[in-house]
Amino acid sequence: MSARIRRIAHVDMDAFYASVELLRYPQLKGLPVVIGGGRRSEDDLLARLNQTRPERSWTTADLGRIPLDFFPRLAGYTGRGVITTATYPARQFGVGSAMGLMKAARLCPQAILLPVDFAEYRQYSRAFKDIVTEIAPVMEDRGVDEVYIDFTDVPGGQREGGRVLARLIQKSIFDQTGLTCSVGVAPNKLLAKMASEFNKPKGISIVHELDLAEQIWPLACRKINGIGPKADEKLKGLGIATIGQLAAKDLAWLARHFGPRTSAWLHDAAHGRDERPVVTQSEPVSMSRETTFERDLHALHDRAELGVIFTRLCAQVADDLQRKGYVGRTIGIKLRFSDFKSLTRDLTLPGPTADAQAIRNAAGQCLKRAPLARRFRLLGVRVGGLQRLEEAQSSMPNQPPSRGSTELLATTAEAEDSWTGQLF
DNA sequence: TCTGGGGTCCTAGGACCC
DNA sequence: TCTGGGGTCCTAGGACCC
Repeated sequence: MSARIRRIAHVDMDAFYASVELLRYPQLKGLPVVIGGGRRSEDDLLARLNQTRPERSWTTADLGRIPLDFFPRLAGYTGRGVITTATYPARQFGVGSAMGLMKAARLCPQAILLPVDFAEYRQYSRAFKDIVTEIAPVMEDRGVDEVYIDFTDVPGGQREGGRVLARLIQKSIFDQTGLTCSVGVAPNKLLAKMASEFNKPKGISIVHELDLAEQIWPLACRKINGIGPKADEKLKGLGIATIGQLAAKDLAWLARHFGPRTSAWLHDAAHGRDERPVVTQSEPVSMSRETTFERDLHALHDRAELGVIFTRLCAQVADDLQRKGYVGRTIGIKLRFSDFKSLTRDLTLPGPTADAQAIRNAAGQCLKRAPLARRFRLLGVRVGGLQRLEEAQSSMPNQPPSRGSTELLATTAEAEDSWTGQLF
């Protein structure tokens, strides 16, 4: 019997949001489609149809028959939205995730623009994760469209380096949801994540320890999960473009340019070393709500509008906390200015809360400490230092129950005064 | 014709305590 | 009477990820 080798898989759904949309709008298959921006819903499409084509009554069962010319196009888009997902045909035009929609409209004006529908994506997300855990129970949730799986102890998980199990998972997800994914299998999460990108879409890539020099070292450093634009620029400045070049540097040299921790991590990553376990359970650290305004707002000039937004954000965070059963002690705000620089202020309370009014009071205190002379484009409210409600109750009994958004929104008028009150 | 929203983790300085 | 060292908490900012 051979020793078990650690085999970790990374599953990455292909163009997830867009693929889910194509399930209900199959007529868009093969066309450039981007998801993002505004808040239109499919009901608007149906309403327009019922208005202009009253010869029949259009319902949600007819989504797949909505004529192409009824779909909004990117051309002429104005607003601050960004692309969340683009279909592969749209990517041919150079548009992709996180790109501003107005820029995308220049590159591909004929692309169809669909609004995001998180409720729908979450359902499919749950569905594909359920399928995974039925086959391989040790799964780490990495967001709506990605998971890590530990294949090591799954029957058959070692066959062909994990390819057999990867194929089974891919096929099961496709058969049961109609969605495709790419899978990378490797000795650890770091390499599995890179491998899942090798053959997108519908790819399976197997990486073994001995493949490092051939498959990993030629890649750009930016392909390492954790090296972002800043670190990449710094590495390039030091003459390091590929992972192989990074691996050629010794630890002492790296330590002179990066901190002790970062250099150790960079060194390990370049040599394909990563011992992080697949974590199946985790508790949230913070919850927040934020919003970007349609135009930059000024604390004085637009105070009524800001007061309403501020109150709404506090109410939403409070609702999120209560719905999920958490309370938190650290209340914070975030502002983003016109130049995209941002600022945070926070305040830790004596005890945890999920109460909308308490959050608003604390966030208001934070606001008093922020400079408000410049216009800003975003306002956010955050609650950190989270605890499960039951645990907080058992350690601190006699807490008043949390009030939700209804009570707070009823006091919107005072809320506006209170925003104004911060300023003078 | 700039750049969403929801997160995590790390660093660093100061307060405060022993 | 001139000044150690460690630990923890709080705050602010920033990099990075999905």
